[in-house]
Amino acid sequence: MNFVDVILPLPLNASFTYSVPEGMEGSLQIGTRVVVPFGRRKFYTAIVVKTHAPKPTAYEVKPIDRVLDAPGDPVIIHPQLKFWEWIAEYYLCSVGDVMKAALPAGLKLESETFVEPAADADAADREGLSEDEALIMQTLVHEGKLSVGDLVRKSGVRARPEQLLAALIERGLVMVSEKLMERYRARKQTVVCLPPESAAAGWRSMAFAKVSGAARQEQLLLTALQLAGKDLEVEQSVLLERSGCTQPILRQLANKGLVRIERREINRFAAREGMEPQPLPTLSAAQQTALNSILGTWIEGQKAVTLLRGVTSSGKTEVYIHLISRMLRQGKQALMLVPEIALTTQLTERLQRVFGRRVIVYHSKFTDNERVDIWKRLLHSAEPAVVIGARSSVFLPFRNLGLVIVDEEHEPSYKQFDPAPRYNARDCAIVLASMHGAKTLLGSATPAIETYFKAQSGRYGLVELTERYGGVCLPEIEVVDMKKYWKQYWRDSPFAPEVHDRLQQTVAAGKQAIVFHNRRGFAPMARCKQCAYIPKCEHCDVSLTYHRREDRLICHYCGAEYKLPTVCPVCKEPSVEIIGYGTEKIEDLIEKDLPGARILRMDLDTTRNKDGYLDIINAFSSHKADILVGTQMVTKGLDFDGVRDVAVLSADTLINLPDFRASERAFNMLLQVAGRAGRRDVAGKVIIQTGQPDHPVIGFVKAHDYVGFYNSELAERKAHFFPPFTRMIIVYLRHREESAVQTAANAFATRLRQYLGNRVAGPDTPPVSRVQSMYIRRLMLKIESGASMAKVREVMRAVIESVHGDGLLRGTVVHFDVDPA
DNA sequence: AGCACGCCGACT
DNA sequence: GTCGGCGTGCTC
Repeated sequence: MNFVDVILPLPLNASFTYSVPEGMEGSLQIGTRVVVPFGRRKFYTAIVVKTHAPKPTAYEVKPIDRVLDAPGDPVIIHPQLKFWEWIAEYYLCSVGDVMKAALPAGLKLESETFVEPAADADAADREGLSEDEALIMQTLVHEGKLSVGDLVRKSGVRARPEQLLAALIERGLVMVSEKLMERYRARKQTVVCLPPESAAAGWRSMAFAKVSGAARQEQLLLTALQLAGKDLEVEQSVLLERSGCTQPILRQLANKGLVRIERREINRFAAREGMEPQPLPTLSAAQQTALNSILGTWIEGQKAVTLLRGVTSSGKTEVYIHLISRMLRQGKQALMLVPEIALTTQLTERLQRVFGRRVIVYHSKFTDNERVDIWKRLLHSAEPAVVIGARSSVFLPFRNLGLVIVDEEHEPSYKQFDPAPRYNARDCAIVLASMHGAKTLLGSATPAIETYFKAQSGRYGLVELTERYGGVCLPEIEVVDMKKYWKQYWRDSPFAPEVHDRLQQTVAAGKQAIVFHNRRGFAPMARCKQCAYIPKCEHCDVSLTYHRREDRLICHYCGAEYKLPTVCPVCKEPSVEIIGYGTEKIEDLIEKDLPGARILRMDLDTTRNKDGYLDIINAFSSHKADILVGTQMVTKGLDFDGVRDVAVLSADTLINLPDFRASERAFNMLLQVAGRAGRRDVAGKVIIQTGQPDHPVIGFVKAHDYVGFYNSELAERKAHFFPPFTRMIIVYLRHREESAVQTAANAFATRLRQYLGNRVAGPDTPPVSRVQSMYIRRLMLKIESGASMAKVREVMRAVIESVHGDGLLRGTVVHFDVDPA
């Protein structure tokens, strides 16, 4: 082996070949991380994907700079690479994009450019520098060596630094060098070790003799002997704290040879204490039957994937736990995907109670270092374990995966929208499982239409749990037709009298209620009373939302903030008012309407900090508030025992979204939020406010009728040629100029139609037509199921090339969204 | 994604 | 006439 092909964490559709310096061969294999020079001066962490002998002839090869992984210990293991390649192919992105998402940042070193003044640069050479150049030289002479980033910050130059630096390098005034930044830091711990013979009485008398007269040392030794367990060691911090002694005293003990002080690397993960495992939960008859049926579909039914449709509160979790337990007993690993881990602490805790240290939690709120530790733990051991994690946990290095569970499989948050790879973790998990020869269980109360379709047509096994566990009864759902109130009330109140009265009763009865409103902020827009001017974002095509706490208008697309104008910029009248309702304002209004009621709000704005969710959930479940106001966050699998009622303030905002999945999403969300109402002892009530009480979705929600909804929606999908009867790909084109993006989109569509005919729709302008100063157009491809996606991808590549060749794509950013959620 | 090369406007 | 803006293309 003289050469290797590597992939780089960049959006490049190719691998690159490097030569292997002598002596390095032995440490390289597929999956090994290496550092390679790429481009003029950058270094990147790359992953070996192929080793070979023939020397490429078309270009010069550079040598590998160094190897990061020990021989025989690659950071990527089978079948991860195959999995990455599948994702890149299916979701039309590069393997480098996948690498970027898959590998924790702590495992990717990147070089950073450092600048310093040249040693022989004397003052005379500095004549005739531009203002910026002089500024840079001054900063460098003052500060010495700096990274380019620090240099720009400290010198305050405005222009792009590359040209400035290039000029200074040219004149021999500065030197640049590249430094690799190792971002992962192993956690170190200091432990105090006793010698093996310390257990013997003889050693002890000898030891105490050595410290006689030194009361503190004696105290410390005594504590150490008490605290050190079988392994004869104790954490330094614990020992010092318990003994009340300080480190110098400990040093003296060490100097006398009585103890050894060691600093060692520990895995953050192993450092966490496990709990005593509790027995498995007992299953009800229905749950036991479901469990047996699931196993039946896998073993006798030969299905690789099974859907468990279990109505809210039917106890899917207990079934999951039993399946995981079986898997662990077989010595295998299990992966449980959950939509948003921060929201599922209840679930995580239940798993930890049963499986103790075998539970590994993985999600994006962990620090880089923690993520690397988890990665390494899985990499180095095939011990039975269950990983519970958000979508990125499909990328972990499983050695021995036997089972994948995707909870709430219909959740749109399994789909990553930006940046690439735009993957659906549920679908990737199924592929991952099949690569491991593992089984997949999809769980949901309201399965995605595509999933239920596959189950109905026999591709997936299907098991249903239709009985609510422990006699919890279904809540009554009342639909309030808002049309009758709009004329008189809408201006003053977002609540129908029915909702107001019910909330009042609930609070008076000492029960809790959830108020669901799918709009955060204070008011969705501002408007001039005189001329109807509506403030919009400068960079995006959306009206701005007023947030009261910040007293600012905020763009929910790019985050830009603006002052609320006191006078209308168009008609100069002081008549700008804020209109509509967001969760902030709802919270306010309820406070005024129901004096004395304690209210909590849960939305993106109140859960931004690390423990935000948890604080609110804990406060509400311990009844520190009577009413929880929130966005869709409140609909997700939270079980609050005291909640009696749920109010949905506007079903219309859900139903009317311009999207073929609007009905499905509205149905799921409404049924889910309804599921929060009424626990064990109380019959709950759900009140849905809508201007379209006759909309089919509302009818099916009211009847708690998933299958009815499914059948009706499936007919719609069939009639309009939507998934699951077709596979959708949306092509997004973005450009700074509207006319350019329109031209590019037209050309793209015309040429795609030459190959794909009427499978191509558009271009059209998405509802938000401009984001961060880029104009957007999109094309929609609907490819009949069964057609070759490989062909479609090929056509796509050819068309991009052809449009590009005609110069129509210059400045246009193109990306694909396969299976949009 | 960087970073360099190469072509058109505001300065000496 | 030069400096410097960013559009275009390449990186093993």
